[in-house]
Amino acid sequence: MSDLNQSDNTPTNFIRQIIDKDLEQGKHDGRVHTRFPPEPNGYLHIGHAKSIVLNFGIARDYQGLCNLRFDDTNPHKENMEFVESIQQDVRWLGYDWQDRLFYASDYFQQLYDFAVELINAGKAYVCDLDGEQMRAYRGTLKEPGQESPYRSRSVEENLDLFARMKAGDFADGERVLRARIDMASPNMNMRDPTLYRIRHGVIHHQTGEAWCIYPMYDYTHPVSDALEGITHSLCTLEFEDHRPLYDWVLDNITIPSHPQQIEFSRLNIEYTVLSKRKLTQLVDEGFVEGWDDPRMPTIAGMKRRGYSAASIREFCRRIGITKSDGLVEIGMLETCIREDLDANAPRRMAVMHPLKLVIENYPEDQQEMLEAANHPKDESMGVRQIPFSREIIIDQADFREQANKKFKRLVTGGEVRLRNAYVIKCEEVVKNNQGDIVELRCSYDPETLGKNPEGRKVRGVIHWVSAKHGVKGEVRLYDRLFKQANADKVEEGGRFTDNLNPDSLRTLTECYFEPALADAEVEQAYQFEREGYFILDSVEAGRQPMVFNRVITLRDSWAKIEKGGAK
RNA sequence: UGGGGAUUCGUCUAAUGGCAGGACAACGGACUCUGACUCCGUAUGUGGAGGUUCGAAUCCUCCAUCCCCAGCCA
Repeated sequence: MSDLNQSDNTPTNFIRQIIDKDLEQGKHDGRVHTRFPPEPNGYLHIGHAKSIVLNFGIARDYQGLCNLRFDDTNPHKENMEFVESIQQDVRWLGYDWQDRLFYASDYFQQLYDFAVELINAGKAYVCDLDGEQMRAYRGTLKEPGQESPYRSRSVEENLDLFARMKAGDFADGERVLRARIDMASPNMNMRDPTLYRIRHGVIHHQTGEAWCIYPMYDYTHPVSDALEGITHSLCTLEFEDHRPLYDWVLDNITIPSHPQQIEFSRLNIEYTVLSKRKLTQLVDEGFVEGWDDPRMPTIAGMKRRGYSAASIREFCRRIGITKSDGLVEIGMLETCIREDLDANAPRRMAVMHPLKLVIENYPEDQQEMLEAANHPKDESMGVRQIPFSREIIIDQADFREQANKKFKRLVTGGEVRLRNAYVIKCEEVVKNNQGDIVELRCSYDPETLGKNPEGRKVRGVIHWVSAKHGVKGEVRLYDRLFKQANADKVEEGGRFTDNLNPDSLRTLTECYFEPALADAEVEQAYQFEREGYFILDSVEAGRQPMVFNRVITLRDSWAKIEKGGAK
């Protein structure tokens, strides 16, 4: 795997340019301090990876710091499984927050005290409107809202009411604390937004039952950033409208720091969804096997699928950071993992659609060990021994009774090279009563080991496994999770799950692996030559038969030729 | 005229008044004991209309299209 610094030769972007300018002007005492602030209500996905690479990458490149902070203000949806998986995934991606692991809940007392300060300044009030009334008073996008009848309560009453909210005197939904800003603002976020709500009976994963009032994101986030001395608070575009509120909060409390919020566009990738809400649905409604299902765009899923951290980082580097919405081609991601695995995956042979092949002129009781390079371009990866014998298994796709000369594999009466072994010739095709090909009878040329035959050219090379020595096992072939490139686009009245690809997983149970694969290591991807990159499924590891996940196919120009018709 | 944002090859992204460049994808070829890898080559773009300027993707005006906002979610 490539080193973190090596793979992150990051091109500039508008955020780095802003930071450059800030540094030039001496803002923030010349410090750069970012944070990655996930809510622990789901697993991290590759969209988060974009943010992680951005935030931690900037911290590293500017000799700054990046905090990991859980935005845990909604205990209803959050839990420790998510807290733990997020830390694992960030670490696996290659980033280290050192001793700076924080929780917004660490600041609950300070948040409360600042709220009291706002109340004292007449900038916040307790409101008794229920949810429905609040909505009615809020107005619409085009019409201003109306002021709450509770908006002009005295400071004393607000102080008392807020204290009683905290003390548990009121039921859920009975009262909220709101900022007093402007009910006529064209920005809905400024129409007296809720600062605190009451939540009884939930056990917060960090604070337990200590609190029954919980602060809202728009209030918590700027305060948390400021308390941590964050200089640049990077978030996605949908929060652009919230920036005036972010700034309002910091401008109206006594806090000696004012981070700058900068927004960038979130990641969209073809044939998948990247919203935690939708991913949660896929898991909860059983469309996938879990958050780490290898078809999921989660970090855990991609890791189990066989994506390397370096390839994900490289992808994030290549897509860049801007403010324009886009839909990144899945090919971009696939190229990143192929490049990594091509350089780093040892080669092996495996057959997935077995076809028996008997070499008639190879003695029945004979077998030999053939040496094969583990990597065609990297001698340091060494060699391995592969047993060869009279009966071998090849792939059904590598034989045709007859074909035009574009087909470079085995045909009746034709020759082909067995990868790392001899040249063979197909003498006879054996079929069953249904006319299915069940066996090939061939001859081999003993003079062709390690050298080309004389006087003729053998164009094709196919892979194989010795029937007697091969290890039988399972391979799981993954395809795109959704049929539509834009998986979020749904027909009127439809659901995004209507776009699910029914063939996103195909399981092949009659596969033959060369013996060296019996020692396959967990988290080590291999290239099954001429097929693709595969990795032991981490969940099934240690069980028999062995189960390999296909990370990604090899680029397949033959498929293109065939699809385009014979030319 | 609710408010906010966006628009450059098919896709992602540079250029910050001075030669529209890169990556991915595509196409053609070379090489090959992986139809892989690698190498060489080709084509493709500033949403539209005006204006300012010696010179505009960039500045101005108007237009079009797309995205976000009416949670006691983040």
